[in-house]
Amino acid sequence: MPQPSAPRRAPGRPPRISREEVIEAARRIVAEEGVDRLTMRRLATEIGSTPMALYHHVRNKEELLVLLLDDYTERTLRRPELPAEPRERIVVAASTIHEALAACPWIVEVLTADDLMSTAALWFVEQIVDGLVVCGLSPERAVQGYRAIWYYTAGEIVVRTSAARRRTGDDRPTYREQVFAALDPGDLPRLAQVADRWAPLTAEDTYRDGLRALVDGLLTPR
Amino acid sequence: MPQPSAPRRAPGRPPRISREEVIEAARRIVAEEGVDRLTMRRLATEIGSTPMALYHHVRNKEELLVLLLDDYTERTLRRPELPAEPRERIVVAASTIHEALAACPWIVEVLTADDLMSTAALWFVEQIVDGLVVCGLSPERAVQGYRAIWYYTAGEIVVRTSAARRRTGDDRPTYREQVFAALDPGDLPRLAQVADRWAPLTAEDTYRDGLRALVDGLLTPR
DNA sequence: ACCTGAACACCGTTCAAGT
DNA sequence: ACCTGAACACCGTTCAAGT
Repeated sequence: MPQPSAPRRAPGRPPRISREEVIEAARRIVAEEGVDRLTMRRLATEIGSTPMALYHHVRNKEELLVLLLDDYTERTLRRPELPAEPRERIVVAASTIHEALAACPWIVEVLTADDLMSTAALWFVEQIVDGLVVCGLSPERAVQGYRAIWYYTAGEIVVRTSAARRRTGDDRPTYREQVFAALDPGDLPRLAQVADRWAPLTAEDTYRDGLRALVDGLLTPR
Repeated sequence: MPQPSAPRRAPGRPPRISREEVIEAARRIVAEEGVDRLTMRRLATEIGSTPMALYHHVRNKEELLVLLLDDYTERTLRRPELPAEPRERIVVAASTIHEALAACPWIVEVLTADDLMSTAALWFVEQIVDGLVVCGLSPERAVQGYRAIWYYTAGEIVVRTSAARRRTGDDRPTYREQVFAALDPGDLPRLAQVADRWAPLTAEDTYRDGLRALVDGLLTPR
């Protein structure tokens, strides 16, 4: 995270809380109670201060969430040994990002961005872009390839975590279940054919399979 | 949309507002003022009623949003002539869904689901699954292939529309710009190499290119 | 420079009562 | 059956003042 300003020790009231302390408290709240409970007011009481004090350390709530994601990736995304073979390197790099994000469902609130990739994640982006270039893509095509991978990855996370959120604490049939139960086999024969297997099929984790397909497709000359 | 109950005309006070009226008013607000302005209170005043009257016609705000998406797809997603060639049929079907959703950015609030596909969109899903089966995939693999396409599509929409939201009314450098400006070319050479072209590159619409790559990859025997 | 208190302008939803 | 009024339990953020 680029620091917004050097810590000029100058006249004025000495700070009682720091940006780090704010982020740490926010992390604690999110870990123990979920993102929904992370409010400026709740955060203020958590650190024994007032809502407005927070605004001296973060611009607003959105920035707080970005900082939180950055903090999270910084402490969980370790640079692993990657395979030398470039195609496999791409798959492992993307999967590592995916795994880290999948493990923190609150990410969805923040994730929806193309310029929100944290500093810690950039090394993985580098590996993906480089892998694509080594396989013969131009730098421009490689960036576009990375973006396709990012769309796929972000989409998987967003769709899966919000599906999970919807499942909890509700035994009414889902909207999809209602729709699938009323499916017209004459109009939609393929869907009718798999209707009863849809739930288990969509519950399977097929991220890597789809990722491999996408990477293969990106590397197939056309 | 499966109706929750038949319209039993029975004793009791005659209804003054209908579910359709509620949805119509909601559509109007979203179209003219954006999703952010769609609140139960605002909606109530729009139809000249009280917030609580709405809860007799929709379960809660989430259901309202789902109904709104269903309504939207119902009136915009027309079944087009699709190419006979299955691979091309898949691409056109997915692109049609993508185009419809891309044109209504408020979708992001609702979209984040795997079981939220509206009835009107199911025909397109059928075409995609069928296309994949015709190309030789098993029904199970075809469903998984469709899901990969849906992840990619949803991800593109979510990432792009929230990037757009962030751009509006703010001339400060974005977080990404700050990060890219401070990039270490020794550590991340590929990213440093394209750093100055990143913005225009990510602004390009490459949905179809990525989609074709994904479909090609899904259909490549492995 | 940093923090506080009070206020502004809102939310979604529940409850009890009315017609 | 459908609608209303009042209330509950909150939000993020601004402003003016204090230390």
